[in-house]
Amino acid sequence: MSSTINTMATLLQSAISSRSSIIGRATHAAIIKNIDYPYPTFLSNHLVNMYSKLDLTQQAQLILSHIPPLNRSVVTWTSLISGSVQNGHFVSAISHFSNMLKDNVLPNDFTFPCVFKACNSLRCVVTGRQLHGLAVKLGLIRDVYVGCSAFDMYAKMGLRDEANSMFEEMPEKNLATWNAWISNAVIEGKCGKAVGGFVELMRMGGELSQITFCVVFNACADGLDLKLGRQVHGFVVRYGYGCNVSVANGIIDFYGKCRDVNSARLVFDEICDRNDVSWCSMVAAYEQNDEGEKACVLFLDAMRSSIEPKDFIISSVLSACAGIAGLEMGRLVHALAVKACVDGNVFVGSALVDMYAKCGNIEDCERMFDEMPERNLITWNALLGGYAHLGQADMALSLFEEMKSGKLQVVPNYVTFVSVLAACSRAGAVKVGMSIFDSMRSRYGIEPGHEHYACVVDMLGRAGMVERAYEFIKRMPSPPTVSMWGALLGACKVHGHNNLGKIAADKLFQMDPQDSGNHVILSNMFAAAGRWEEANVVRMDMKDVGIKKGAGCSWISVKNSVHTFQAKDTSHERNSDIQAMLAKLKSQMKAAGYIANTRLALFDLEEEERESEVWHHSEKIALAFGLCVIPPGVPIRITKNLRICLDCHSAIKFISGITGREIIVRDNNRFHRFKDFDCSCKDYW
DNA sequence: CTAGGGTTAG
Repeated sequence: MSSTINTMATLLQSAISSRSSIIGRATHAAIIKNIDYPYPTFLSNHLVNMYSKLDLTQQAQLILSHIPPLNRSVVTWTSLISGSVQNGHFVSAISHFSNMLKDNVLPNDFTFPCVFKACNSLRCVVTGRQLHGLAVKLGLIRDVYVGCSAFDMYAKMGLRDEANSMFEEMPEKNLATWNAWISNAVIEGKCGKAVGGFVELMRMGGELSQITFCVVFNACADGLDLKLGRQVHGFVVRYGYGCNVSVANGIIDFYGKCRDVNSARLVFDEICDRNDVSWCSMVAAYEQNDEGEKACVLFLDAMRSSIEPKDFIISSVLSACAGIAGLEMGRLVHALAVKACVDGNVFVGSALVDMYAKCGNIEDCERMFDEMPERNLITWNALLGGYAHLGQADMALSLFEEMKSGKLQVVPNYVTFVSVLAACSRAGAVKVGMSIFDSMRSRYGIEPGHEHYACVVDMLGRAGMVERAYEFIKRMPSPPTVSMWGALLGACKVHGHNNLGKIAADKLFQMDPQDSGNHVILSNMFAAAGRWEEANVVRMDMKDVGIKKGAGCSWISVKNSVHTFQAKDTSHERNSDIQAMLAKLKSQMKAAGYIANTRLALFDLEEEERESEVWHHSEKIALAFGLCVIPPGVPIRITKNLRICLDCHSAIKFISGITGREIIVRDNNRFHRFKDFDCSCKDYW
């Protein structure tokens, strides 16, 4: 009999380790059949533990309630509580704890770590302190496990003083204590302190664990310390943790964040037992390094490898789709999310809102937003960013007003201000924008970062206040970035401030010598002003340094294939249809009052040639093709690798009006949505 | 028979 009982206990344990509710229930059935009721208490405890760990709480509670009150022990209750915590039911865990006290059972050194963890997950400071008091009263706080979890709780709640005194007063520290200490130093943003703790730990010469390495790679990733991380990686290999999947996942994340995506991939390829976290980390690493296509390809590999499309990997790949404006892929992932029932997850939903916004699809973006069961600041920021991105400044600003009013239960953060300033910039709302910028520090205590400064430069520049923008750059507390000088150069080009443009361009040439775009802008700027000599000098410089201007091209996706066009392209198999469409459009457009805008076209051509030059830009050819093959009522989406030109911008307004079609062009800067002789961004700019 | 510290995302 006792051997049967032991066998059952072992089976229940293996049900937990294999997370198999089938084994668990089958064993329960076997117990009912083979063992006399009432069962020995320790077997009932095993049952409670099994059901609780496998997240079958109701059964666990049922078993517990059938144990005679005198036999219900702290072990029974702790089994129930620990399962609730491990499955993320923190409120239930606390209520089980209070039921335990009502049952006249006192917690032990196993119970406290569970409930401290529940408190810190719930950010329940008051309950946490009460529990701490109880642990002191019961004399359990000196236990190394209890002390460690109490320290961790205070640290994660941000109660630094309490955490520190907990740590100092601990009579005993073990590896877990140090792991918790390092991990909390990372959370505090003190990566140097975290790494110092690790070095100290190594010097003490004790054992390290996989968790130690996980937290240390976190520290290296957070501190962007590629050199140190590489050293620790070497140490990991020597220490024999190289094939531990959790450690490897941490290493992938670390290399990804430190922008060494190739090393991340090497580690990924070496893992023999990849799990969903490995795939997700690698997808995220590609995404964070602007390799959106590789991220998508890897995601599809993951799906083929039978990785479940869970919330984490779905939201990672969605941001990759957003980054490359891959609407088709984004829709496919959306469908997978619905099928896997994760589209209601707040991370996934926010990523979907963001993806649709960045793909220029504001209706789906808003619809997704409206349908979300739960929203948080990130969700609101995604929608706000969408409005800013698509030039709907009025919507962006009114949303921001709502956020400020507190009605939405969210407080604007760093990202919120980037979007709202971008929206002001596009709307030309300099006054509003500047007062929002000032309110960041004064009212919200957020120190403006380089993105905010860049928005202000852009805002002033667009509004024609280029001198003021230049003054603003000069007075900034931190060194100007490429995007600030780029915004200033762009503004100088449009507003004809050639000398200041030259200053901005020279800065850009120093910072980013291989970029052809800035040279082209400067050269065209001089050309537009009739300063041919200087324009030529810039072109010659480009040749000297060996910079090639990348070929401009536009592409359009029809059904499952992508059609790419260059300027003057006649190579497409439907070329005759395209040319006929272009000719028809041209005459209709002229009749409607279209005049070619050649101000910023290549300078060394006669006017007639310049007209012909702009007429054969790749985006117009792609659009003509789209008009031939995309049925009426379906928006035509075109992507261009460079900035759309001034003439194409006005030409497409005419074409949208004449054909009654909605046309969306994404260039390397932003979206332009054309409808009824109009564009979502009022100016070309 | 019950426990702590860790890896992925918007």
